[in-house]
Amino acid sequence: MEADDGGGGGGGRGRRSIEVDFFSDEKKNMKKSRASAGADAEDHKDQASAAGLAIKKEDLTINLLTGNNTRSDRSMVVDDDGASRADEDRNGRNTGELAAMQAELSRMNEENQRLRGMLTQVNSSYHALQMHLVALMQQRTQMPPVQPQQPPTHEDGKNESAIVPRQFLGLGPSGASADVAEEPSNSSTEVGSPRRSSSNGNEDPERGDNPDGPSTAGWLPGRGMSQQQQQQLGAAAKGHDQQAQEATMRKARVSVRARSEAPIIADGCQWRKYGQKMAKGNPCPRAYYRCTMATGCPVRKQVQRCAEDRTILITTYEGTHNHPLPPAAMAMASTTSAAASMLLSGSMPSADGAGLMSSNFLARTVLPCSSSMATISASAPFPTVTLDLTHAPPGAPNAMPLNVARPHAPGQFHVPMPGGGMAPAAITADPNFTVALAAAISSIMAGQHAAGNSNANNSNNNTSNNNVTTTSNNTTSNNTNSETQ
DNA sequence: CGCATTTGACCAGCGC
DNA sequence: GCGCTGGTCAAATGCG
Repeated sequence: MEADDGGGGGGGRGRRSIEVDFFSDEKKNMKKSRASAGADAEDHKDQASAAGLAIKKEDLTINLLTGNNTRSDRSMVVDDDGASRADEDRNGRNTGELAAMQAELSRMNEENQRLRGMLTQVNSSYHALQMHLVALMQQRTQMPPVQPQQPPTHEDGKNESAIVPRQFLGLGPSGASADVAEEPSNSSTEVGSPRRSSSNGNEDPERGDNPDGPSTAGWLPGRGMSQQQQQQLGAAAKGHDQQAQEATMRKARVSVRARSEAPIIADGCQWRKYGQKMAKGNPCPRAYYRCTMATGCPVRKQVQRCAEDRTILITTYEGTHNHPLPPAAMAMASTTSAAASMLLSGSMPSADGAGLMSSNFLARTVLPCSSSMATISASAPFPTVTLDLTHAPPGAPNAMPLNVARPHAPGQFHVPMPGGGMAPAAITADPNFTVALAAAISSIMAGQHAAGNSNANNSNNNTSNNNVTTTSNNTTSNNTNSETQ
């Protein structure tokens, strides 16, 4: 009985599983990391010089470690003050401490600059890709559709001959944009195949209405769209029911690998376990959870330990929240949704080699500063993005050479993160920092993503129309498969 | 007593 | 057509 969800919605009274909280002690860890980042920063002054790509912090939604700046500025004052008193014998010891503090502060300043540089790099990469995307779309509009199989059955087919409506798998709340874009009570608000069992259809009526709509503006896939653009999007969606259904057939997933001893990771949401199965090839059972933060929330997740390394917890998210999320949940939700949206948006078959770019872009944007990996699998039954948070750098306490132990699955495209080759600073090595930063940047990307799309072609569909391909190392037929799944 | 979890059964997709 | 597998359901169970 799905009525259980109603009871579970209130939730919280019953037992709670032990969770690894990615976020609760985030600040604490960041402080700690910041303090210990100095030694590392000294080894990478050359990298710090890359921070010369100065960006205006107001251009970004997040002000990364701006507190360090003020502290650094203050340290200069302390420096002068200390130097003026250096001749005074009475405080020789204090001078030494001041010097140490000064050195530490300067190192922190370098760290800060380097982080900002990384952020700048991500930002510039995004802009470069956006320009490329626009160029490709313009090029595509001048060319006949590459896929003759796609039936151009549009009455209002302006510029949409090759467009197959894609849907964002948003692990963030499905907000007004989704409601506008789709038929009411249409199950297609979720990216996914129609439930095999018709008994699951009771999710559909609940999925469309969102009484908390205005409050869901925290993160929306189409947040950057104007009302007019959303209306156009809605009209387009109505005109493409068939294709929308095809898109619904697809079910994108976002898998997060994290090192955890706890049964599940704390992503800020409330989950209720509804099943457990032994999966083939893995001695550890796979647990099935559904979100109970709101009645009828279609989001589900699967939790399973890695067969090769049981300290690694693999959490696979699927579906779209139909309710506002707490900040802690937003962090993970926006990260995974950004990954999923980019995966879905780039899953059009393409032979222009943009797939590599997309994958690289995904990797660079989702987890920009970490040594983690972003894996895109197109050969899996469902298109899947894997965010690997297990690859800690050598200096990190949890560092384990998992990457070596885990062979790459065929059909998966592994993208080394830009910071993977160098030893990142301690602060960037902190998984909490990684997740938080990824969430922040993903939020930025989500906003700009939507804005960019509207600029290019007024529609969410454009995201799908870009020639970016979440391709695997197999063939383009794999991409086609992922289309028709 | 109400809730969440457990667990066997059931169903559908897929490969042979 | 059959068996395997993944995913879900729902009654049973346990906990607070």
